[in-house]
Amino acid sequence: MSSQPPFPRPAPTVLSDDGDELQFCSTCAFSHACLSQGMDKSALRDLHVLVEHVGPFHAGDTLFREGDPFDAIAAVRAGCVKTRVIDRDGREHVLGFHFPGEIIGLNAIAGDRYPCDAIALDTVMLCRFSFPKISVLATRVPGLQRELFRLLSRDIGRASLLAGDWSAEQRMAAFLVGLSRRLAARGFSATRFQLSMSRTDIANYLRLAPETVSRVLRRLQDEGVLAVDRRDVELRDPDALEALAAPILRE
Amino acid sequence: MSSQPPFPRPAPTVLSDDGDELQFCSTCAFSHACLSQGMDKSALRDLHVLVEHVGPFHAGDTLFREGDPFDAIAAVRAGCVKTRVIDRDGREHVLGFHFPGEIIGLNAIAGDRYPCDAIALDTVMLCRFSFPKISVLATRVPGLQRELFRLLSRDIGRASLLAGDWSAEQRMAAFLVGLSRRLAARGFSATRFQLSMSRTDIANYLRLAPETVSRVLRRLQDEGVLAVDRRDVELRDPDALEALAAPILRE
DNA sequence: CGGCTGCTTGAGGACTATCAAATTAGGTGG
DNA sequence: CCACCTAATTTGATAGTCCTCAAGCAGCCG
Repeated sequence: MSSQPPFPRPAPTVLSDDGDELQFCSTCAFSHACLSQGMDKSALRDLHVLVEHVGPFHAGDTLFREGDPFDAIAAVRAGCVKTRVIDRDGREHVLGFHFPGEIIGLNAIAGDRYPCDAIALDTVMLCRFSFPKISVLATRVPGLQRELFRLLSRDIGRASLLAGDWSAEQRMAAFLVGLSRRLAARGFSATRFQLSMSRTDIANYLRLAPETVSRVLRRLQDEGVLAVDRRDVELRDPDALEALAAPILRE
Repeated sequence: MSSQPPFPRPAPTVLSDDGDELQFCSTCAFSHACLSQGMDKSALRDLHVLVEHVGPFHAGDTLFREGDPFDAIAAVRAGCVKTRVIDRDGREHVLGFHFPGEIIGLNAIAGDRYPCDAIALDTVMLCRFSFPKISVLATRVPGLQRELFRLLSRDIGRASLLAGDWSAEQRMAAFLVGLSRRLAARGFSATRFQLSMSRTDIANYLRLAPETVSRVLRRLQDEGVLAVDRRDVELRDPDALEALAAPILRE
C-alpha cells in the first residue's frame, strides 16, 4: 500500500442527493460547523455535491505523501490519521493525530504540494473536498469561507501548543486530556479510550524518548491517575490530569 | 502606554487614492502577494480603500492585548512586533517576532478575541485591515481569498518548526537564519542586522534560558561563525549556520 | 513453538536549567 | 559631562531532567 496515488478513488462515488445522504455526511462535523456559520440548506447541498467519500483505508496505508500535488483537503470520518515528515537524515517527526470530524491537508494550501505524509493508523474513512472547487464555492457562500478561515486559524494556535518547554509529565497529560476532549466531542467516552497510535508515535509527537513515555505512564498509573493496559487507557482522575495539563492548554 | 484600545486610530487617516499612495503601501508586501495571486489593479484599489495606516508606536507599546475583541489583522510596515501570551502563573511565552511585510492577528480569526498580546519592540508602523471588510472583499476577489488562505496555511507550518527537540545551538542557528532570510526578502542585509529583541525574549521564544542564549552566542562567536556586539549581529559563516539549522528548516 | 516487534525497566551520561555573582550598558539628575 | 542607579547581559558552579545504551519481557503471527 505504498505507491498509490493520493486519495485513491474508491468504486465510483455517486452521491445520492436525498436527505439521508446529507444526514450521514453531516457526521463529518464539517457541515455542522458550516451550518453554524450561517450556511443555509441549499449551500450545504452545494457543498455535499463536491464531496467524495473515500475509503476504507487500513492501518499503515498512505493517504497522501509529502510532495504529492495538492488538490484536496479531507475530513476524517472514521479512524485515526497520523501526519508526519521524514527529515533528510531519515528521522520521522510526527506532526499530529487526526480524529473523526477533523480536517487534514490544511497546511498544504500554502504550496501546491502536500508538505507531509498522512498515514492511516487504523481503518479510516474520509470525506474528500477538492480545494479548488471548495474555494470557488466559498466565494459564493460567506459562511463556508468563514468556516475555512476559522479552521485554518485554529490550527495555527494548536501547532504552537506543544512548542513550550514542558516536562514530560505535563506533555503526556496535555496529550491525554486533548485526546479525551476531542473524542468526547464526537460522542465517545471521555474517560476510557484506545490509543490508536504506538508508544513510539506518541513519544515522537511529544518530542520524548519512547522510554520516557513508558516511564511517565507508569508513574501516572502508580499515582492512581491512570489505568493503562496496553493501548487501553482509563482516566481515573481526570482533574489531576487537567491540573497537570493546564499550563499547556492555557486555562 | 498600557490601557489604550487595540489599534488606536491616529489622527484621521485619509487615504489619498492616487498612484503614490498605492505604491507606498505596496511596501507592506501584502499587496504584492495579492497581485501575484491574480488580483487586478481595480481589486487592489478596493483593498487599499479599506486599509488604515496606524502608528507610529514606540518600544513597549501594546498593539492589541489578549482578550481584546478581534476585528482586524494588520501588516507590519516598519519595525518589529512581538506576540506573546502570559500564562496563569504570570510567565511569559513569546510566540513570534514579526517584521515588515508580515501579518499579525491571523491566529485571532478562530475566535472573536485576540488570543495573545502584540507589543512593539521598536518604532512600529502598521497597515490595519478590518477583517469583516476584507472577508467580504475576498468573496468578490478570488485572488485575495487565495492569498489569505495561503498566509493562514503557511503560519500553521511555521508554528510547528521550533516544536522539535533541537539543541540550543540548532535553535539559535535556525532563528538567525530565519531572521536573515526574512530581512533579506525585504531588501535588508542578509549578513548584518540588529536584533530588535532582548536576549530574554530570544531565550523565551527559543524555549531556552537567557544564560544559554548568551553561552551559545559566545560559542558561535568563538568558532568564527558569528560576530556579536550587543544587539548587532554579523553572520560571518552563513553556510555553517545554514548547516546547523538545516534539520529544523527542513532542507 | 520460535521469531519478531513493541513495550518496559535499569544504569550511566549529556545537555541545559537554576542559582549566584560579576560586569556592562543605559538612563537620570546633578 | 560625569556620577550614580537600575536593568540587562555575561560568566561560573551545580544539579536535575531526560536521552542513550543495553537488556529483559510480553504479546502476536506464522
